[in-house]
Amino acid sequence: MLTTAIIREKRDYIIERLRIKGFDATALTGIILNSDVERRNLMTLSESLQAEINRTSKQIGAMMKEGNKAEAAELKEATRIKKEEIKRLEASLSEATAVMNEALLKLPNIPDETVPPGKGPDENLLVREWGEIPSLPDNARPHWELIKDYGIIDFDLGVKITGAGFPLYRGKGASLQRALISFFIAEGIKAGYEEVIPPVLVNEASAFGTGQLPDKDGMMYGTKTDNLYLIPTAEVPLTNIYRDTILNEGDLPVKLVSYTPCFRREAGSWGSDVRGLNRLHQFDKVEIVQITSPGLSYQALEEMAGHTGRLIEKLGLPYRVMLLCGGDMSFTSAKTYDFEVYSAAQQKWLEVSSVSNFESFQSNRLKCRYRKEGSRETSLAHTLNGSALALPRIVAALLENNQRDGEIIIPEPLVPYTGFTTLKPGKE
RNA sequence: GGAGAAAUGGCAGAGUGGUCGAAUGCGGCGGUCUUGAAAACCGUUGUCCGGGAGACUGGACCGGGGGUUCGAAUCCCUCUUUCUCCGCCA
Repeated sequence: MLTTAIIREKRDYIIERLRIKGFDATALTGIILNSDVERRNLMTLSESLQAEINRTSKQIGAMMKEGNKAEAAELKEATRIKKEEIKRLEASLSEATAVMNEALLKLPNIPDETVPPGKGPDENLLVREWGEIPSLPDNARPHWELIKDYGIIDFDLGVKITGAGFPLYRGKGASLQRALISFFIAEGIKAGYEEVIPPVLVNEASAFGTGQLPDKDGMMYGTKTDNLYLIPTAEVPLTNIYRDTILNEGDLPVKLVSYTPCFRREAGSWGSDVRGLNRLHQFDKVEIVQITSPGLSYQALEEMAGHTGRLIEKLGLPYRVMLLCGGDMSFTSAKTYDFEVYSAAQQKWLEVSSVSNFESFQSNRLKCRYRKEGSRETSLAHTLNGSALALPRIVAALLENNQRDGEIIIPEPLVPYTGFTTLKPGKE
């Protein structure tokens, strides 16, 4: 959510920049500015009435002490009338506030200067490519066949127990999963992130704070009786740690790393995109989050992108980094890098991480502020997050790219965590 | 799940209808003293919103929401959370 202050100051700039997200902000910003003026007028009126009432109340108190009841009664009547007036003013005020907030919630974040224009994925900018696309043997197979042959991930059992999109990992498949999580967490800790295990169910206030509510409740699983939501990403509980919080500048940057399962309802199935591990309702992800001062957030974005890239490199998977164009960015993001690994058998680039700077868009909602060193003033902090990494597509690429004749090679950095160096077909 | 108690500033903890944004202590910050530090002493120390170039000024906030009253931290209703006891339980 943008602040009204910035809309007041830079309306034209906002309208111009939001064009590259394909969004016309003229009407919304107009509504916001109008109701903002209206609000402040109403506030001034009702507060000055309240000030009069407060003064009068003290007078009445003094009169009662002196036993001057007749005069007190007169003042009481005057107060009664003012109170009615205040009630009317406040009704208009809350209406104006509702109009303003509704408009504010519909306004997306402003893309950073470096974000290219564009409508969709085709216009994203390739910023880096790493690794060689492996040439696989003729009998190479996509991961959804490999997992069956190797007996490591069972979709049918997931269907039996829960439903489609909830795979069951077993044997070395389960160990591999756990090894990846441990590896990613350990690397995060090495890079200075604090490990957190948060709740995976969150309340409405948290879902609102990071922007899943009110609009995107369709993406989350909810527990009707308790009004809780299963998290679609660790970003939700992690960033909400700092909801309604004032940090000291010296405590910044806050750097967190966290493994959680993630739950997404998503829409339906889109053909071959959803095969195997490509798109799931429940998946594992290690997430990194940073909270920084505004001056340092883009430096932090690059640092996080660097961290994510190094993880993929250590696993030896070819990948590319895309700078998302305006039209492909999320509502809340100011700048996003997507990381895609190449899954050699299905011959597809798979998104395994999305690293974003939200600037103060989330922190304004969350009321996450910080106090500058030696100052009493508070300002909104900047929030960032990224996956480091989402597991299923990493596993897909790893299985496909590393298949050899009759075995799949585990990348070396992972071996200390798996305890084995290869996967073999059949039940082990 | 049942019964009872409680929720006040960074923390501890007073305050049961008026001058209370709130005593006091601790902590924090600034100063005096000191070669330096400690101790002692003095001062200062919440957040949000509005108005103002600013000095400053108005309003709101004592777990959340609502109510009574001229006036609420204080009374009433409701929700949430915490603690104690009982039950159940990895």
